[in-house]
Amino acid sequence: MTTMSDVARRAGVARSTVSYTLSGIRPISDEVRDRVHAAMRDLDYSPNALARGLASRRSGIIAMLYPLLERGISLSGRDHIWAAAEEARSAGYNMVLWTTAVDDIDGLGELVQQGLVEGVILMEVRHNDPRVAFLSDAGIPFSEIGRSCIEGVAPFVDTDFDQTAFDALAYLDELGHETVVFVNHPRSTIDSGYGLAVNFQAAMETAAQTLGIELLSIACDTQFRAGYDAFSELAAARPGISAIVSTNERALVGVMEAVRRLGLDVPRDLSVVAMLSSAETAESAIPALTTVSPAPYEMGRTAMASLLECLDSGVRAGAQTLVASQLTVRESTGPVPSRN
Amino acid sequence: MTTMSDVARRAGVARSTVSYTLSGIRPISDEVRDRVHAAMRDLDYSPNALARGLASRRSGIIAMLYPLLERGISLSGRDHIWAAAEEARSAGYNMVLWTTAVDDIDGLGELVQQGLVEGVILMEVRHNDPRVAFLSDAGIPFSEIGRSCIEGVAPFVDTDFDQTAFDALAYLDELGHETVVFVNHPRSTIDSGYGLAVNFQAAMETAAQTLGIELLSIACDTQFRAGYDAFSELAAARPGISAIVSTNERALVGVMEAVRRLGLDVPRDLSVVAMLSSAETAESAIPALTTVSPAPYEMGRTAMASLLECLDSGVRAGAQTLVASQLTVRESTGPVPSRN
DNA sequence: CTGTTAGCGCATTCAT
DNA sequence: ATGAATGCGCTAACAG
Repeated sequence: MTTMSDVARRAGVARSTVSYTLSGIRPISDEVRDRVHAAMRDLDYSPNALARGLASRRSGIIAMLYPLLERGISLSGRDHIWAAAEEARSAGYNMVLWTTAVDDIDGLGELVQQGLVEGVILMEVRHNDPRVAFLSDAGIPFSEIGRSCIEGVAPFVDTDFDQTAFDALAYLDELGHETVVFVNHPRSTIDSGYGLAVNFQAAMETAAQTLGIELLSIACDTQFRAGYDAFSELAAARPGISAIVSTNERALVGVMEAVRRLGLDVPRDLSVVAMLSSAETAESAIPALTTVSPAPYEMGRTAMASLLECLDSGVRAGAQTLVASQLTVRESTGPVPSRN
Repeated sequence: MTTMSDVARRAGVARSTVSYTLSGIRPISDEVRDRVHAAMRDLDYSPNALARGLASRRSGIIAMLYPLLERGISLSGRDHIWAAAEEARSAGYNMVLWTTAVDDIDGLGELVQQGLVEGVILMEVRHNDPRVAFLSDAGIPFSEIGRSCIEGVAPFVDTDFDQTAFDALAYLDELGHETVVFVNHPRSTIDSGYGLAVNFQAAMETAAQTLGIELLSIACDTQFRAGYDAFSELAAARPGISAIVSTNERALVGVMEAVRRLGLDVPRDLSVVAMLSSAETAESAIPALTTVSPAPYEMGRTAMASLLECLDSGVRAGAQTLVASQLTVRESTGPVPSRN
């Protein structure tokens, strides 16, 4: 391992000069800078992160806390991660992923007390999220993707659920649909305070009321069969349903299978709007799904940017950003069928 | 931030005594130990990881390199991560997830030169994986989940593809099936050297030959529609196909839809064996899928254990473990239909 | 513009 | 069984 002293010796300068060449926080003559760079290259020098962190009290590491829930890391989760990691890197930080559970506060405590991470990004934020209270108390800079009930202690970025729900329902309203079925995540997920399940439910209800649409909400396990069963049941109880909105992708596949088994056709008899971010998934379905899609990449980027700003400024609270979803009309929606 | 000196002062002992009570590598009297522990508790002390790492030259951090590929992090990926992280933690290490791309060797270099990580676990190992050569040259301890063509430089753990393929085909053979369609990942994935795609293809061919089964392999994009189209085409060209094996879950859903559209029934007319690890997925399909399932948890645990052993012993090479898959018969397989 | 020096918080080698 | 002293590799005053 080659150290800064080695570089200094070879370049014929003081250690601090090498340090300052690296950080650039004080002027260095071109000649010296070149000599130092040459020495670093010759010796294949690369600074020791631990030593740098210890001396500067800044580790350069941001942790993204991504609890591995039962649904695994979804496609949109991948985009969040990527975007945040890229944003971090372009600012000279490294991002690591920590998979401690939401309620493993001891684990979080250990992690954070060790002084390894400068800041934290929270994924899968729940309405009543113990991590938010803990980090806030501990004074660790953090930002949230999603939103907890404790506001003002940190920046967050979340999907604009109101806009999303309104756009989806307004579109169906234009097509003449008067009753819409909303397929949500299961009761247990809603109760645990999962943002998408809770906030989108509320947003759908508000939007339906505004538009004068009748909303039938069903909570459904994230499984093919659960969707299949739920829709079969509902269709028997309420024949003539003409539109579905769903955030529950796996259940939706089952719903659509049930629709087929009933001899119905999408979009002729039934319109489907899915809330999901992967265009690939939407387009590989038959028929291709009309979607309202959140913008995970934008969200990840923004969450990291807000956090880095907190680190720079020393201010804890920060930007509260809502990111709009986009409606993309594909083949799964059409005008309400005429009643004969 | 409270330091070791604070603890020492409060306990009325030397700094080194606190250090030794923490590490336990030299005898401490009960009385002093208690005093030190009390002081630590009172001051809510927790050791600084950067300082400890700098002084001991051991960061206690293992990095799992998990490039985010287009298929995202799958359900089995989640198990690998969980298992490895747990194993690490129980040995006093922390595991972080790094999402640098497979061919981002510069990024890996930076990461590793910084002295932040003591060891590395490679996921998504490709047959010709640049990371293997790099880490091997750099002398960084690592282990692989999957297998590259460079052997003997590090421990690895991989699915026993030969056993897996043989079990699947032998079961179909018993049921009387003489021709089996194998739905693999797309050509591009195979060409990139993705282990599952490459090795399982070879294993299937060998097993088919051994058993005297005719194998029809098709490479298929990981999309519903790709599977749908591929099977529709194949069924037209080769009517009377009675069995399918697939590693490509998303394509398989399309395949089964195509089967239905052709008026065929699973398992009456067609048997389906899926290679996937999630029992949940298998059971939520209609009909529930017969599977050969690899053991991702076991693999993740073993990979981490092997790595930690390398760290302890200082030896680079290590255990080469093949983990068996398990055949679980559900509702998607049955005897070959009689030809009239 | 550059050099000198004092820590950052801890592990570890000598002493005793 | 305990204490004192040195240094891990680097940053950031402080001097010039």
